[in-house]
Amino acid sequence: MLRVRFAPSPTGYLHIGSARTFIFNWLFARHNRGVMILRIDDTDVERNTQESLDSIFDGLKWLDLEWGEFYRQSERVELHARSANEILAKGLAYRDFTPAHAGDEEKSHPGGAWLFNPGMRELSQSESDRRAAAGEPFVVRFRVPRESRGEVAFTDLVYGEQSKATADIEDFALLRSSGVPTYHMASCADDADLRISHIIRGQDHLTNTFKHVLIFEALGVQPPCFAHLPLLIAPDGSKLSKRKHGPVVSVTTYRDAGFLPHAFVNFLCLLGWSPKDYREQMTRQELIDAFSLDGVNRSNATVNFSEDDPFDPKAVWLNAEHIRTTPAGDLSAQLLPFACAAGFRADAAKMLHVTPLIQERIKLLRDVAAAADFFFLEELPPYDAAELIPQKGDSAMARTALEAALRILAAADFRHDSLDAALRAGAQELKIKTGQMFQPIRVAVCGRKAAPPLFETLEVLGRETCLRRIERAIQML
RNA sequence: GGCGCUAUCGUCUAACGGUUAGGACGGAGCCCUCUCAAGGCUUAAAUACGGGUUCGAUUCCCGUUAGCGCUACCA
Repeated sequence: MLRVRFAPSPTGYLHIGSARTFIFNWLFARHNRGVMILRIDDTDVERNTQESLDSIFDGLKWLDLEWGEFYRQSERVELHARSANEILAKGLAYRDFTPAHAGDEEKSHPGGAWLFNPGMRELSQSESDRRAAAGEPFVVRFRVPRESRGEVAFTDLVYGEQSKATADIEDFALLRSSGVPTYHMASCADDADLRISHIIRGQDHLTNTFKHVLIFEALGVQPPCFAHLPLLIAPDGSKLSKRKHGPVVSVTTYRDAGFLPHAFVNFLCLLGWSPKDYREQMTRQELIDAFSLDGVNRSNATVNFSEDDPFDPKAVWLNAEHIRTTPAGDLSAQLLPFACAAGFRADAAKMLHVTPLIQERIKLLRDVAAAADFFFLEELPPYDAAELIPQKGDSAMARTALEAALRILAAADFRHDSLDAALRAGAQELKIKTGQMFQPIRVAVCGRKAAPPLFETLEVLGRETCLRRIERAIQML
């Protein structure tokens, strides 16, 4: 059975790069009918926060991504410690009594890698046991087998054959002097215990993998398959960080701006992966069907945001595409909270009427605030009366057009086709172009020139509101 | 510094030795049109550099450069 995991450490909000890692794991599991496991890597007690954990759950819930099994590393420390001691007992690791940070200067010394603290590797068993029994603090370090083998190798499902000389791998820690396992130890012990078949994670772990292979072997288990993902980076080439790049790296920012979860997932998938055909907008099922590790590429992908445009234009475009293809009823329900947040007196029935008129005019759900204000507001926001004057016309023309409109709308059947016919006839009567007739009316009822098509707008607004707004507009001229 | 990974339009990407180097976003222009959108059409825009291998390199190899990652008793 294929088993994959997503193992975030709860030390920050859910990052978009992490979300993408989850998605790729999830897609791989769904495609292959495997199990998706969520494991919280919370061994670093000091840096963990509840907010961060909440943010991870919130984000995944919003993205509508589910998992089959759930674990917390902090509840499994016994397993980790037992595994570390097993490796120690086999002689594949040793106690290092060097005080913390004592070797930092030597470690950063140029000329080569730091490999181990002098004297500690060769400590005799009895000496090591004696000092440990005496209560002297120590870390447990893996004894990288530099004498017995030249290199460590594995096949990465994305990056291909990988190998590294053991002479370039330092004796890394398994257990801290506090007895708490390190990330490497905890992660591998859990991956082995949970029988993870494929580890799909960020490329920042590619070089750690050599250490992990060593740990799996020391544990006597077959290492899982590995697939590393290219990283998501900022336009300046640096890695995405909240400190430097702000809210654009947080999943909740996209939710709050009105991205559709499916659209956002779709966007993230296209960063570092391609279905290798011309498809870009894809449904979730299409993504599942198309997903394969072969389609993952090897170079980092830039999330193209900027100061004046906080969202990648392609993400926005994809969102607009998904908005357009969402059934009006569904979209309306998603739009409603944004309309209410904008202070509109919106209800489900009204929203449903408005939705088709703005559906192909908004890119983000929050755009409903700017695109549909005049449908919900009792009073139109102030606008310039000059806007009422039509192309190649003057205020007199605006006035006659609006007065005619008042007359026509007072009597008209308030439905698209009737309004269309009546207003066109009105323009013909006044001997002005339809555009010259429609623009003053549009501005009068919407408060601006850029708006949805006129007749359906009038229909949704209703006779009373239209007449009242046109009367006011005439007074402004 | 050491080690590892990467390098195609501004951005996301396709082309698994032979293409006029394709698509998408964004940009520009045109069309459609009651405005705004949407849609349609057109257009500018890329193989980092230098060597090989080959009849032929975006593609394979080497070097250079650049970027990123790891180099913690963080994950």
